[in-house]
Amino acid sequence: MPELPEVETITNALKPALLGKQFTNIKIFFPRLRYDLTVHESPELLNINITSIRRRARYTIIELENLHAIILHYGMTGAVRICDPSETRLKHEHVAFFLNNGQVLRFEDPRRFGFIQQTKLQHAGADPESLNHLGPEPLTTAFSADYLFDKLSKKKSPIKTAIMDNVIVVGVGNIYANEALFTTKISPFTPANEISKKKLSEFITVIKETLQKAIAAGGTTIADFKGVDGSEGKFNQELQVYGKVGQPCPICATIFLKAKQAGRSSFYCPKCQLLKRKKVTPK
DNA sequence: AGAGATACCTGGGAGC
DNA sequence: TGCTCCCAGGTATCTC
Repeated sequence: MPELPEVETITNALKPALLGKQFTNIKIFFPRLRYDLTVHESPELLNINITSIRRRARYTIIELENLHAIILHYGMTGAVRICDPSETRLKHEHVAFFLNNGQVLRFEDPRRFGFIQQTKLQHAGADPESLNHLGPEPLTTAFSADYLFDKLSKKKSPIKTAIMDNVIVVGVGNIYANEALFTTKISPFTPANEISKKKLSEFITVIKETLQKAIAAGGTTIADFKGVDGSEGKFNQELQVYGKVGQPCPICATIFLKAKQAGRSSFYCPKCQLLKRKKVTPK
C-alpha cells in the first residue's frame, strides 16, 4: 500500500527509465479504475519528450514537453514496472505505456483504487490543478510546528484523523500515523486542538524522521508494495506498533490495543499513549 | 461548517 | 476442501 515513501521510491526509479523518452502508444486493457481512463484518447501524449518525473503527495506526475501531464495514483495496491513488451501481462495490469526505446511501462492495480489522469499544466513544474487543494509536503519547512498548531487550533477531531487529512499535510497514511503517535506517546484519540505546540513540534520531527527513514529503506512492505524492479521495501522490519495488536509494548510490556477511527485501524499502547485531556468536561 | 460515514474494489485469511 | 464473511485503506462524496 503505497504511502509517501513508497511513491517517492517508485517515482525515483521511474526517472532514469522515462526521462527524455517518448510514449509511442498507450494501451488500455481495463478502462475502469477508480475513475474512467481517458489517456488513450489523447494524441498529445504521444511522441512528445518526457521532461520531468516528480512526486506530489502520493501522486507521480509525468510531465511532457508540451505541458501535458499524466498523473498516476497507486491507491492501495497500485504498482508500475518497466519491462520488455514480450513479457506476459499480469492479471491486473490495466494500462501499458509503450516507449520509443522499445520498453513498456505497465500499471498494475488488483483492487483498482488507483487512477491515471491526463491534465494540462500551467507551466513547466507546476502542480496540476486537480491537486491544488492539497496541504504542504511533510518533508518541507512549510510543515512546521507553527503551521500545524495553527491548522489544528480549531480541530476537535482526534489527532490520528487530523494528521491523515491531506488538506492539513499530505502523505501521512495510516501506517506512519500510527508509528509517529506511538513514538511520541500521543494517544490517537487526543483532540487535535488540545496538543501543545511543543508536543506538536516533537510529533512533526518524528513524522519527518520516520518518513525519511522509510524512504532510505525503499518504502514499507505490509502486503502489496513492490518497487519498479519488483523489489520489496524493508521498512516493515522496523514497525513498532502497526499491526501488532495483542503483542506487548516494547517499552512497558502492556498489550497493544486496536480501535477504529474514521474507518481506519489504530494501534496503540494504552499505557504509553494514555489519553491526556487538557480540559475535562463535566457530565 | 465540521465531522463522521460510506462507496469504491479484490485478495487473503479466519471460521465453519 | 470449499464456502462465506470480514478486513485492509486513500480519496471523493454524502449525510448529519
